[in-house]
Amino acid sequence: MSKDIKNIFHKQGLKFTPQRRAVLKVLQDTQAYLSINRIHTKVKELLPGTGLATVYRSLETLVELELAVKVHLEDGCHSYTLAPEGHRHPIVCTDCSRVIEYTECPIQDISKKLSKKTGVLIKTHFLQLFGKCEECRN
Amino acid sequence: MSKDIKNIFHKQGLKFTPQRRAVLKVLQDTQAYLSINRIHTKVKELLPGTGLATVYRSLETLVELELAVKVHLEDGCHSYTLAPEGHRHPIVCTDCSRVIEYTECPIQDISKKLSKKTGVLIKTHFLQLFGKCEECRN
DNA sequence: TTTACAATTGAGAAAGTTTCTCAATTAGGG
DNA sequence: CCCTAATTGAGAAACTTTCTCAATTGTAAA
Repeated sequence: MSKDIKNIFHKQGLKFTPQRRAVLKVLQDTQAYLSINRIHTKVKELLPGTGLATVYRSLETLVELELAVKVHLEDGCHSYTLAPEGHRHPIVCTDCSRVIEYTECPIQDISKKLSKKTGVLIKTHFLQLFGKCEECRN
Repeated sequence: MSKDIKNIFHKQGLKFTPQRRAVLKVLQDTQAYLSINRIHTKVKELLPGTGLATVYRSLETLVELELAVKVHLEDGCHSYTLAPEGHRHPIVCTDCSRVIEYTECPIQDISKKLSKKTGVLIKTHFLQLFGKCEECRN
């Protein structure tokens, strides 16, 4: 399974470096949106000396490979999390910032209708749901 | 109608200053997402000398008053547009960046079901649709 | 209309985020 | 085990956003 991921890199002529591994591992170990700085801190625990620029570059690469997704939170800087399988949307807990679950996409059904109705050929969309998970409500 | 808006400010103990008027007018005159810098440029045409910090502060105020909405586009900096009436979501043209239309919210219907199913009490969501408008397709 | 005061502004400094540059290093195909 | 192109670290640079403070200005009340 790590081998599959390795191949995804190699097929694109990209190297599967320790730094990229570390960034990916951080995302895998935390099912939550993480800011660049938090990712950088955690990566340095696994691989001391890793530079911030490398974290930026690794995340960019992971998004290109569709292994991670970039999201926008209200608090300014961008955050990242593991890419879900298939077309789904994250439900994020506003307290602990974890991605509780990815839900089926309700937009695909209606986008064709909307295209007809509005004259806009709808191609993509961005959807995030926010709430409070069971743990955080107690 | 400008009087209504004036009252919205006054009810909150806020002043309806020329700078805030200018920012609002720029949003009204352009049915599109505008970056802070483009807003600043256009505001200075109406009111030379207006500072960038004031544009930031005015937009923050307009969002608080629900007269404008802040959105996140891929290209980094935040953008703003006029707030739609009621709970609706923007359909944005990826070519001309105009907000073509606001569509009915398809999430409200399903959020209760999702809350039950996932155990997360869903409170808010963020949805933007992207496509290519008729004009830009020709 | 005038006055008084709290809210707001402009300017620039400061803080924070992201990208760029380049010499040194390294992964991985051959 | 080499060779080479891809990648990295470090710091500079660019860019976005917030903060500070003295000066100004709306507006409620006189």
